[in-house]
Amino acid sequence: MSSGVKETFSRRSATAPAPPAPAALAAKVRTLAPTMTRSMQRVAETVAADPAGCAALTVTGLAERTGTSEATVVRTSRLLGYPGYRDLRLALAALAAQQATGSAPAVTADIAVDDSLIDVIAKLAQEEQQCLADTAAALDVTQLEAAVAALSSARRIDVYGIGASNLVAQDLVQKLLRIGLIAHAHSDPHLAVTNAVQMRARDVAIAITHSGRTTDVIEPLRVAFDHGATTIAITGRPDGEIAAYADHILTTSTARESELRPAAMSSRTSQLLVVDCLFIGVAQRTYETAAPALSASYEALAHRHNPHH
Amino acid sequence: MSSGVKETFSRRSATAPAPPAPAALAAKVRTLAPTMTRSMQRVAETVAADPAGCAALTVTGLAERTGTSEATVVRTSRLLGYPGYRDLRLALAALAAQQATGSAPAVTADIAVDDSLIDVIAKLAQEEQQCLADTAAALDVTQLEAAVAALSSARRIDVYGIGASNLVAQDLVQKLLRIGLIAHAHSDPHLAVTNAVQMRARDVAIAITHSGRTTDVIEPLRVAFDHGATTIAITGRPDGEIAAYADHILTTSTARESELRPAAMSSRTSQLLVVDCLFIGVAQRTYETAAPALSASYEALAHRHNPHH
DNA sequence: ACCGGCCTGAAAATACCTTTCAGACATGAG
DNA sequence: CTCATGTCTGAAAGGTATTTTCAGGCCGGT
Repeated sequence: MSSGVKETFSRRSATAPAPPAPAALAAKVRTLAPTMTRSMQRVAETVAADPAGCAALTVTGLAERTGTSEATVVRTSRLLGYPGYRDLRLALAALAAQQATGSAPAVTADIAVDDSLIDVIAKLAQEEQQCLADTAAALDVTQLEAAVAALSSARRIDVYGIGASNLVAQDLVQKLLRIGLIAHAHSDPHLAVTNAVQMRARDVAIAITHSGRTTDVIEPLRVAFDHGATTIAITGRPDGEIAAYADHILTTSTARESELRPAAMSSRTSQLLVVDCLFIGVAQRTYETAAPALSASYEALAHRHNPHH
Repeated sequence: MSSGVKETFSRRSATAPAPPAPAALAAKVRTLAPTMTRSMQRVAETVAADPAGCAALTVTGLAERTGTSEATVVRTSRLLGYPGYRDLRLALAALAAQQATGSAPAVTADIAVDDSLIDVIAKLAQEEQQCLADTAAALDVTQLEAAVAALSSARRIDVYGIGASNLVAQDLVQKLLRIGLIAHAHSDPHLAVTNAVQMRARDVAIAITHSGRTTDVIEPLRVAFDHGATTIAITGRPDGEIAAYADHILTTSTARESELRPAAMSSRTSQLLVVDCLFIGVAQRTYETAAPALSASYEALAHRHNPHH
């Protein structure tokens, strides 16, 4: 029978430096929801829906309220990145205070079919702002730092992205090219793999996929990984199978999705913020060469504009 | 002996009118300081001086830090109006969160070369959020409505964009294709013009340019305009020369630019919001056909994912 | 100096949180 | 359909953190 593993709960594994999220809790719940079991989801949702109320409850109280057991509450707390329920409760109190103050990420209504365009504009802007805030709060600085370091000294950079993520890949590549790095964006999976075979140490491969399960993107990353390149994954599912082949994982926030705005579509904002952070970080590190390159490309573009007016 | 009173501290007397103070803790400490004994004052002051730090401590920890005992810490908590230390600690966490939020909006400065990555993340997110808010506020609903109407009944849609704006163009096209419209993104100026010649009434041409002066984008729009197509410009300069050939103008916000983050880069966020609004608007108008198309494309993509858990 | 009251912290008692463990449930293979 | 396998779950045992008790010590008054 079972034996062995049990529930280890690695209290503070050196690999998980994840800082307990202060305010972006609702986002974290959404990101991790797929990983969770039914009863854990109940707990997570209850907590996200009413932080203030839950902060007043003890483990037993919350277990009763959610119709689960204390053990499940603790398990959920762990999954959300806290050492235990005690700390989740503290974070909950903090979140409640922020919400009350007005810096509140209070819930927004979905975009509906019969919304007026004015409402659509407001809701879209609101959602994207929220998405940015969540991403910024959840971004792991350690991972980002490592990724920036790898990029800064890279001999060559390949970026894999399909569909919407391909645009983000192109965006990153455009930026990196501007500061004199050698970067390529791949959308053709076959060519991507073909190129990945050439990768070796000091080269960097970046895969961008919201789901973390896009085979066409995972495959080239795996090949690059196997050939000794440094690999980076930008994904909304840090627990996805892509994690197995990524040296550094940058987690994007999973925005609320609605019928008119599927997740794949709204992940873009989050991915772009991560990409921008990467770029700025690299530009800082390589400022000596990046700054002249930036102004040079600016100069070059000026000639493509009509000087009239 | 002693007998009688002891430390009663009515655990939860129904008469207790003292609501646990949320934020005005420092004031309460000052008010009650004269009432307190020496060691209690030490505790109270420590707590008022560093709420965040104290929130992380257990009773024992705080007792040690103040050089007193657990009992004293609990007594102080009671005097401040809480049932016990546990609740004081929650309030402390809440207070810390409020303080952190209050001092947060001080990050309006430009991104500098020597900023830490943490600052970079915060500033970037902040800037983009601002950009979204600005764009939403400035967007002309009338123009947007007209643009949506034109797109909804378009026979064919061409989108022109160069450089960073080309990615936005591709993003729009991807979305429109998903709901069954016929759309193309052009980055090659010559091909764009060649195609523009084919445009006529009921066709829609969209040009995306931040500066409003990108000749390579203006030219195809002009040609489409001359051939009777409905033309839309998404630009940060509604007074630019592109305005002459645009039936409808959607204005994007011009974000603050800095050396590390040129305007061309930050305009993207704004453009994408406008594009999203266009898309949602069209999807609403053509909901009958758009909804099935959206789910169909979702289904189709599901097969490209690895089902492995 | 002696007495009485109050402050204080060590230690006991309790409440709360965490872990363990075995049964319940689902899932896929034979 | 049945069984094997693995996962999910809550009850109860096991630990910590918090609260309460209680006795010693400090201080001012006489």
